This record gives sequence, structure tokens and C-alpha cells, in this order.
Amino acid sequence: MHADDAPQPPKRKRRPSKDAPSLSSDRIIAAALDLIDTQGVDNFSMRNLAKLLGVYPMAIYWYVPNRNALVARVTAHVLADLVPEDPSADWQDDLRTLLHRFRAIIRAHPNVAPLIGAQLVSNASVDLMMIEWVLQVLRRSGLNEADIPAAYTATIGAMTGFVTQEFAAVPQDDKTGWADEMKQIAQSADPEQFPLAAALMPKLLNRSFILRWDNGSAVPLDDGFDFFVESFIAGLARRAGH
Amino acid sequence: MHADDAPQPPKRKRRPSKDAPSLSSDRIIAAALDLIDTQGVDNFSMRNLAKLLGVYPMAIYWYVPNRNALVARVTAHVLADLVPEDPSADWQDDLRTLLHRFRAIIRAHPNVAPLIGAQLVSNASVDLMMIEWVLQVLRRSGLNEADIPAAYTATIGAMTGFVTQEFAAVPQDDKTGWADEMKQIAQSADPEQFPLAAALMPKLLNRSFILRWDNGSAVPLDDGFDFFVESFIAGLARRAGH
DNA sequence: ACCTGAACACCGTTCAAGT
DNA sequence: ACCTGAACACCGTTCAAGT
Repeated sequence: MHADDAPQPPKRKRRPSKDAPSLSSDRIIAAALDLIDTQGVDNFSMRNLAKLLGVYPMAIYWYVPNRNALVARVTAHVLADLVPEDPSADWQDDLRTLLHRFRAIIRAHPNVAPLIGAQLVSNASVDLMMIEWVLQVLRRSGLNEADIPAAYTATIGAMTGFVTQEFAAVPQDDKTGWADEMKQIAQSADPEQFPLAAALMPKLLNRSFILRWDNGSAVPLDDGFDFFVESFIAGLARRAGH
Repeated sequence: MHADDAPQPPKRKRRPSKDAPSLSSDRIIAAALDLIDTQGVDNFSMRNLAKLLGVYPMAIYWYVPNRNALVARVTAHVLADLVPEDPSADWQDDLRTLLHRFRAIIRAHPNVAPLIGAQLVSNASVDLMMIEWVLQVLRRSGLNEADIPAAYTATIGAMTGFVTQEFAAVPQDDKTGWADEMKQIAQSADPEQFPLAAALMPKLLNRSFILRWDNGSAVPLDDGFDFFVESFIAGLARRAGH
């Protein structure tokens, strides 16, 4: 949503018909998403993007002011279809749908997950649509009007927080070594000192936060996510007096 | 917690007394945290760290295998004091305390927030302590035993998710321009199309997710966080049959 | 308007060498 | 054991120039 200070292809009434430019904002964003999806955001560089587009690096800067702005546009593009249809009859169902849709989107583009925190800000009108949607749902919950702003922030935090953690890149320097070491720690967990951890380890190892070496792409935390969503919604309901 | 494959200062029975090394793991981690706190993680480089330590860049590599591993140790160090004293009588209070302690730590080192997702894994024994602590609290909640693993993942996700979003770096390329533009969008929010958003805008602008230009360091989302925590805990309680 | 091409000031890390 | 020093293969971005 942030206006760029760089020169922008202006409202282009009509292009001079011939010699259409080889680049466009859309092509750049699509290619950037492609690179991020396949290589990860760390290995995504303007120079690789230029190579993929068959163009010199600086050509991109005609359409995008800098790398950060490009990354912001990519996340905005990915989240474009987040907000569901018009609210249903059941506000709890609506919230559930929103949170699950968000997760489905990030699952399709997991490497975008680490960018969400800073960059959820996107196209202004789209954002207002989503914000209004959430506010409407929260009002229909019966919450105290005065609580709606805090409930809104809590809801967005719930929507983005769990999932960005779930799909956060796990350092892959030597994953097998890491996995082996974690397995060993798990095995040797002293049942005297850590009785519950030791007992539940088979259910937790590589299937829950902290004790995993794969991220959500390889091993989704479905049960944990469902439990989280249902707890949050149930808590909202209780606070709304249901 | 990941064992490094690089040469490590071995169990050092005793150093040769004189010519003590100028560097140490502790000094490096402390200096790295200092740099990250002041410059942000993006501007944190091995070369700057070396300069701060008065040493050539490669000297650091004697103690740390690579930049990623160093960053992991920094986050582990920051989170070392996370887990509270022994559980109290009230499991809901315990959970509340844990989530608030986590936030207090990140507040003291906000630039570490974006690193948590991938790097919560730290010193093995510390981690097992925290995991056991959470599992104990959850069992005392009266939840179905079969639900405890999912509840554990939900709890860690709740603990880390909101706060990492709250303190995520906001792009600061030209913050004033961004703020101005967002204010303008907020002002021009059509009350016909977005009635609630327009009405609540004064309460939301720069005080909630998506509609802010400062991050949690400058403008903490206290109300949203409290609402989030209380909702989650209330939902857990409901699911536990309270 | 749109893109090329060279150049600047950075990176992390490998590798060989010093003491 | 601990650190230096040079070198490699990268970065994002500025700036001037082409068409």
C-alpha cells in the first residue's frame, strides 16, 4: 500500500503501440514469487530475478523502487484472495474460515511466511475490506463494543502468528545431523526430571514446536493448529458472554 | 542445541595460563546481541561484529561455524531466563505468566523477534525444562490427556506467534511517507463501504495490526495482547471443561 | 519511456599461512 | 590453539549512458 517514490509507469493512456516493454510489474511479481517459492527468500536476489527475466538487474528498478518494496508486493499478491465471501450466519464459523484460509495460502507459499510480519500491509482497498470483514464478524459475536479494537488485534495476531511460526524456515545447514541430535536428546530425556516430556515424546518429536527439525511444509501441525484456533474462538465466545 | 561441526574450544581442562585468547563464545554472543539490538538483524554482519571485537572477521569462525549458528546462539541466550519458577496453584496464572514473560523478553530485545520462529531451538536441557513446565501446567488444567500434545503446540504457538508479529520490524525506508499515506487512506475510508472500519479508525490507526507504521517497540499493542492471551486461556479452560 | 553497463561499497566463507 | 590475510563469488543500488 505504500506509494513508491520511484518513477512509475504512469497511468499509461495507451502505449506507443509498437515496442511494448518487455517487463511489467505483474511479470516481475510473478517471477519473484516463483523464485521465492523455489529458492527461499534468503536466496532470492535482484540479480537472480533479472537473470530469470532475461534482463539486466537495473531494469527491474524501473518498476520497483527496491528489494523491500518488491517483497512487500509479492506478499500482498499472495494474500490477495484471503478475505472470504460475505459473512455467514455464524460468526464462529466465519472466524474459523478466515484462519484456515490464511493457513491454506501460506501452505501454498510457505517461503512467504517469514515476510508476513512486516509486510501484511498491502493494497489499501483490499486491506480495508479485510479489516471491515473482521470487525463485522467481531461485532456479531456480541462482544462489548469497547472491546472490538483489542479483539481485532488479537484476531489478526492469532491469524498470522501461529502459521508464520509453523512455516518458518528451519535452518537446513545440515538437517540430518540436527535431526539425529534432537532424536538423541529426546531419547535421553530423563523420566525422573522430565516425566511428561519423556512420556509424550513419541507424540511430540518432530510433530510440535521446538522439538521438530522439519517445518510446516514437510510436517504440518494440523492438530496443534486446530486446537489453537478452537481455543481462541471458544475464548472469544466466552468473553462475549456465550 | 545443534552441535556444531566446526572445531570447538575443547573441554579445555586448563588453558596454558598465559596468552589467554582474546575471544570467547560468550564475548562473541554478547557483542552480537549488542549489534543486533542496536543495528537490527539485517545490518548485523560478521564483518561489523569482527570490527566491534577488534579482530579479523575469520577469527570469529574459530568459535562459531557460521552466521546462522551464531544467530541461533544469540536467540538461545536471550530466551535463557524464560521459564518461570515452579508452577503455582493456578494453571491459568501460570500460563499467563509464561506468555507475559516471553513478551517482556522480546520487548527488551525486539530485533530478535524475527529470529524466534526458526530458532527457538536452543540449549537442549533448557528447552526440556520449558517443555516439561508447559506440559505440567496443561495437565493440571484438566485437559484430556490425549489433547495435551496438541495443546502444547497451540500454547507455544500462542506464546511466540503474537509477539513476533507485534515486534516484527516495520520497513523503515521512508517511514514518514508511509505514515502519511496510511493516515490519508484511513481518513478517506468510505463510511458507506467500510462503516465499522471508518468509525473505529481513531482507535485502530497505528494502534493495531495492519493499520500501523510503528512496531511494538514504539507502540506496544498492550490491549490486543491482553485480549489475545485471555481469550486463549479462557478457550483452553472451556475445552478443559471449566 | 525503458533498459544497458560499469562501478561502488558491501557481504559470508574457503583456504593457506602465521605464531 | 588461535588468529591473520588474501581471495572468491556473491550482494543491492547509484549513476551515466544509450535508444
